[in-house]
Amino acid sequence: MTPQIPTLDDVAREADVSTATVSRCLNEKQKVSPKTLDRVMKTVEKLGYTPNFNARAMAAKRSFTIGAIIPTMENAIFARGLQAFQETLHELGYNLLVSSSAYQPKLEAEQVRELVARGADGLLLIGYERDQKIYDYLDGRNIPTVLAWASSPDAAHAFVGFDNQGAMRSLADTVIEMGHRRIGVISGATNGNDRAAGRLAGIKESMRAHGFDANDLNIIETQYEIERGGEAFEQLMKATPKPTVVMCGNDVLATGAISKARELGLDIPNDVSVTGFDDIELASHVWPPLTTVHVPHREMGRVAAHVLIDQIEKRSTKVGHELNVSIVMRDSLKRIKVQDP
Amino acid sequence: MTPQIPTLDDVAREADVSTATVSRCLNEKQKVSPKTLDRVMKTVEKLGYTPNFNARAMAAKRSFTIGAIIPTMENAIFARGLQAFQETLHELGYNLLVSSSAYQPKLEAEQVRELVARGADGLLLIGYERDQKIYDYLDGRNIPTVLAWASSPDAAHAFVGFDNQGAMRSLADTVIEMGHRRIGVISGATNGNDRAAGRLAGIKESMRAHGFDANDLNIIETQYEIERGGEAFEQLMKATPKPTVVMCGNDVLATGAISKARELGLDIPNDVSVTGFDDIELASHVWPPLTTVHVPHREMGRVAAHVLIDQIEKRSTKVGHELNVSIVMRDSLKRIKVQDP
DNA sequence: GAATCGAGTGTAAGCGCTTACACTTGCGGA
DNA sequence: TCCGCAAGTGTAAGCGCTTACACTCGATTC
Repeated sequence: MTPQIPTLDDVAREADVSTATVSRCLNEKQKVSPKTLDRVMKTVEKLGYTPNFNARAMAAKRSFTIGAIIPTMENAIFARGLQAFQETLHELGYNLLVSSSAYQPKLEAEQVRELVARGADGLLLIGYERDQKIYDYLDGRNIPTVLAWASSPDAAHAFVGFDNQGAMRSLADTVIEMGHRRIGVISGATNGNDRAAGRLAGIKESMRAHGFDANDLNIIETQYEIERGGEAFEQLMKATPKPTVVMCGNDVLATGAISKARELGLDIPNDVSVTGFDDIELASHVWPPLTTVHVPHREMGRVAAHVLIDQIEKRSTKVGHELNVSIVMRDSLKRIKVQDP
Repeated sequence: MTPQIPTLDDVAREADVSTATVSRCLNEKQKVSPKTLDRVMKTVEKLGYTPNFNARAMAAKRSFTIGAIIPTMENAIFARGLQAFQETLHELGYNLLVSSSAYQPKLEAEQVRELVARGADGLLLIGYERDQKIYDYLDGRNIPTVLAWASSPDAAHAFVGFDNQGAMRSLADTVIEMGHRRIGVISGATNGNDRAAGRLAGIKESMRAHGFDANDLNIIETQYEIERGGEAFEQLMKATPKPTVVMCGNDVLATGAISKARELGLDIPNDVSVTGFDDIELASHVWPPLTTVHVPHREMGRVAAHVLIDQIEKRSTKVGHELNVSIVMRDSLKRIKVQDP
């Protein structure tokens, strides 16, 4: 009943060579004579042999596996970048293990240990804000790590990302220059989320730079879900006077806002403007199309993979890559006549 | 320089017990005296010991890991169900490993082997249509597998899903009963995708049942992306006379269609109706809200986890769970006066 | 012709864990 | 008092692979 799964020993016996030779055929073909190689590979085929990954990782002390921990799989924010990350890793001969932390620092910490225990050769984490213990653990075990989706201010670790605060600041600059003074903000939860915090800080910074009081901002923090964005928007619209623009922490929230606006009978951008962040595929397909910050997700994933593997293979020094983002003007943001706040 | 990572032996030595006892403290606490347990756990803490996963899986011949292969992470279709699957597995003491096959059967086959080689105790696959060799491989190694997002007609494997064809047939029935005769279809690529094929077949079936010729359908197959949906929609609209309704293989395609309609100056549902499939979060937030088929994704994930773990732990017989889906009427589909095709 | 060499192969020692089995206690019952 | 037994612990044999090192042998070199 119990099926006998072929092992490397079985192959060796059947092909009449040593286990070392079989192992070489699988990993370092050039060290084996063509004749032997051929015979061994045929045997592998014949027996339907698949190397046991755990045994391999254990013996070689290398797993050719990279772990990634993202806050959520439930929306598209990370999907695209992660996909590119994966594809690039694959080209470089590595595999990807993904887990999601549901935006919970504690879960993330658990998963870091889990992935390391699984023998990950390196890790991709999102953002830089986390318990120092995690970094210590990683450093203690010498696990190369790259932080993405943000730029690490202290450069203690390699990162590939962009300046969330700066990007949002320039979007806010644009908004203000277009005449808006009463600005509503729907931010992602900033607690433990440096990206969300950075974006929010960018708006405040812009306010101050233009001589306004950042406290005048009407800010709601909520989760990154369409539904939540809608609720927050409705809340903001209860203020008197209404904001003339609602800046959202990402495109998902903005989508919720736009949807709710229609429900409330508000016209975007004539009654109120809306902005997003990320430029996910959806952003250009909602109505009206979303003015947002374009983030080069695929490039970020690709570069992150290279940075990480470089660290692993060449032990190159830790580097930071700051990617350029750009503002994409679409119809959801409109110039208005300046009016006092 | 090379940091010395603590092993179970280190803990044993430090706590002055045997490795067996440490192992028991970690896995079968009840077999150890409270005093010893306490001492060992303190030592574990002190050394910062984390068990090596590969070694454990190897020695125990169990990994408490489940593998899942989904066609894509790039859109929301699978995200929600997978999330629920993961959460449920976690409750049951298992971990999840995810890979994506990019809708390529060959990649999927590779990843099945990969996950099995990694020691997965069980697998979640999407749909039932795949090379028999994969099933043979799985059966040969006795790897419990559950198929989701579809119902397996031959019941050779456990499945948790729903009747794609039946669901789409009833949606088509509704569409026809609402007066539509000229039906355009934007289908996902049916090749190797039983869900897409089933949905398409459902529409055809409905046509025939109503006495129409299924060949009259104007069908475009394309990839599940917003952009592709838009292109297909534009293509369909070139026909004379235009279809009165466009039925889409899923909500993503439908979103693309709706977006493109606006671009073309067409009003939905007055100029043309649109339907989707899946009822992802977005479906109720596009404008107009999408008439679609509601699929209980979370429930599917949850049930799939239980079915799979039951198979693994109790060697229960293979079962099939067919979940109920329902049609959600929203504004994108409108009743019209019957007109000859 | 002997010394040298390198290509190809084999031997065997682990990698860090689990677990069957053997062993040591201390206890209650006969 | 002695035995049996259960609870707690230790011993050691693997799990399936990689790889340092040793070995063989035909081809070069001088």
